[in-house]
Amino acid sequence: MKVNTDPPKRRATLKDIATELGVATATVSNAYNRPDQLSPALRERIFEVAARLGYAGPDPMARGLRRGQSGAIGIVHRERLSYAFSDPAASLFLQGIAREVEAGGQGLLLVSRPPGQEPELAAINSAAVDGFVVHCLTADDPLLQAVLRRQLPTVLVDQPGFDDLPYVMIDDSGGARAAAQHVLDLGHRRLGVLAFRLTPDATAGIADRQRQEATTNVVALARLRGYDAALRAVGLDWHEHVTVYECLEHTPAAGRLAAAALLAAHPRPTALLAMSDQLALGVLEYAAQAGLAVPAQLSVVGFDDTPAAALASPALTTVYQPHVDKGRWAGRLLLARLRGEPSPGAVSLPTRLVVRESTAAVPGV
Amino acid sequence: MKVNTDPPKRRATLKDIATELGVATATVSNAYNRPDQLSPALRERIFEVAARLGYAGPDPMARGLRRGQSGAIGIVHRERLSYAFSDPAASLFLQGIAREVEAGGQGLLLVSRPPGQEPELAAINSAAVDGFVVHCLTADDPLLQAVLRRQLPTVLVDQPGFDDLPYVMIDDSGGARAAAQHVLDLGHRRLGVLAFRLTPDATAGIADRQRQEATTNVVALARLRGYDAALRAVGLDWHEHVTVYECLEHTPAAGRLAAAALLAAHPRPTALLAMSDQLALGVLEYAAQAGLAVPAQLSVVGFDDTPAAALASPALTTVYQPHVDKGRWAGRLLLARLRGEPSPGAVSLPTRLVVRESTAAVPGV
DNA sequence: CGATTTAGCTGAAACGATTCAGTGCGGTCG
DNA sequence: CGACCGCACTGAATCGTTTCAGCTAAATCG
Repeated sequence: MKVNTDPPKRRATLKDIATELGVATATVSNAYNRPDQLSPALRERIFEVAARLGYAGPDPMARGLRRGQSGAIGIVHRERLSYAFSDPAASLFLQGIAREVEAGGQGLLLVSRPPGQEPELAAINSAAVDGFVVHCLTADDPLLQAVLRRQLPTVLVDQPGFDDLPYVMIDDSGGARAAAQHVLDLGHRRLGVLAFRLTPDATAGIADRQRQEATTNVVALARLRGYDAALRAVGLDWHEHVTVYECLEHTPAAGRLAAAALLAAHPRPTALLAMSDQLALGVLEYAAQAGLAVPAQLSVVGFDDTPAAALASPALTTVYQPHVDKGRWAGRLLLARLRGEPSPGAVSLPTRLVVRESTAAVPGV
Repeated sequence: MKVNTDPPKRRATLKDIATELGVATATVSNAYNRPDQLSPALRERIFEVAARLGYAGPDPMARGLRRGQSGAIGIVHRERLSYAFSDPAASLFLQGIAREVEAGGQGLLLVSRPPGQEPELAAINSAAVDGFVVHCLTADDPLLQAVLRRQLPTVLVDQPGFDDLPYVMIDDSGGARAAAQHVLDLGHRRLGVLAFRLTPDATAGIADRQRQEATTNVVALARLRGYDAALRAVGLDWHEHVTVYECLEHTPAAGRLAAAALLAAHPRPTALLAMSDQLALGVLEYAAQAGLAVPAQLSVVGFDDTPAAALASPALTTVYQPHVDKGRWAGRLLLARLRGEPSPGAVSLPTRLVVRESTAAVPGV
């Protein structure tokens, strides 16, 4: 199929077609947008000329400007762009959003976070979208601030209400509590926690009491509280029994580092609770390499229940969270706002402990 | 941080700020785009008023219209939108693109393929992007046609030159040949192939000679040729020794179906060559459930070398292809075009057979 | 000191479409 | 037969920016 080559200079516009046919641009526009407003015959001729001139339909930008909408929804998160495809949990979440969004024919714009000074400004301010789904972890995150400034319909993820925006969350503290309770039930008393960054300006390492209390990351906070609740339930003091290591990245590599640090302590923790499977997998890697048998000598619990958790050896005990559903709800909430339909202002989804092979009774109990 | 609430009606524009300050809109525009064109003092005042009015910077759409660019690149592929996040090979590929694109601060627009009549038209024509990366499998694909009509810089993936567009491919036939040769070397003589759809209008099932010859899917074709080359090399006739099953989907479920059909034949194939790991994993599932020992009774070879291949049991013998690099090159080629920099017109990446545990000598040889 | 440059700002024309209030006009209704 | 209606189409305003060719006044030069 030849696509046309006649006017090598400028791209054809509505007006070109209009003048070519001696009709008004409004009519040509109608041919594309309101077929019922003109005679089928003329419409046919318009398309014919359009094809001949290599006109691919109304320019998205011009149409968007005039109509005030763009047909895409924006996804904003703290991590690098490629993280969307490399992190299993993020992928599942996005898959959920995609499912909802594709039905409406909207596109999904992943906004990037270039390394510059004010990264958020550039990319977020210039994203041509009808609304945002924001995944970030503190209310004062500049990313979130930039999104709010756009004053577009927005859905928050993993972060409770702010500026009365709708949001989707999971039962972080419940899941964490279940995880901790599980290892406590197995007799463990010295615990290590592999935590996310507790504040935006985190550095990797053991987080002391003061640091823990400074936590602004709402997800990390909820999970720490959940773990703590389980300790309290059996009358144990948090700071006496658990050490927290703050991880910067969200990868097995970071998990290995954390494991090394946590397991170097005396007395050594007998159970490690990770805030993500990626971190927990790193623990498994470290244990294997350090000759520590899991679960005989060390119990490990993850969070997320990503596919890799079940495939790991030993299979990882972890906390399931409905990533895909979380994405679907985020998509649904946003689409509902865009369409002006009523929708819940908040959705909270359950978590569930999945016991596999990486946890066992503490030796000698 | 309060974001402003004064004018609940309309969103502030450049002009609002301009009149508020008694300056020209051009000056306000310059404040954002050409800081050197006005005094720092005035610039400061402009930002101040902007903040007060809740102005988040120039409207992306208007700016895009005027400037003729949008700051995003579009990804088009044949599958559903969510496939980008659910298929491991696709994810890796997109991860590669993302890596390249994020550095430039561009966004990534995944264009969806709504279920309607002329799906491509709607979404592709209205995507506000500066260029496209297209992953499709036949030159006459309406998707590709629609993209071409847009006359934007475009990079093709897995599909060789068309309309002299730059493209990125892998050595499909070489990889396939290596896979087939591997099982032939092991003594296998009855082979089954789990192929992608050979033409757009495919139906699942055994593909007879005529159907095979009708193949328009360039990737499938190259791989079939590669398998064939290995057969020829040892003097075997293709149609006599191999059965091809055409799979519609790209999932383990489809692989199970295909395995069931191929293994029902008499004499039964002793080796199955799948065009993707997802399909091969389906074969493994089927074999396990049917009580067929792999590799003792059946050898299986995949394609892609996705992470799951190494984790499967038995670990899957497969053909490695550099998904991430493929994505990076696609991104690089497109960005180069957008910037008017010189770049290769075509990139072809190598494949490599990875022998694991799912292949073994044919019983009795 | 007059001529020339420069900084800082203005006015208005695009950019490519959509939309809304008409305008003729052939046909229908009572 | 006149009033009325709906069809098919037109004109012009508008969406929010960017950009380019000035323009003015102050600064610089010889």
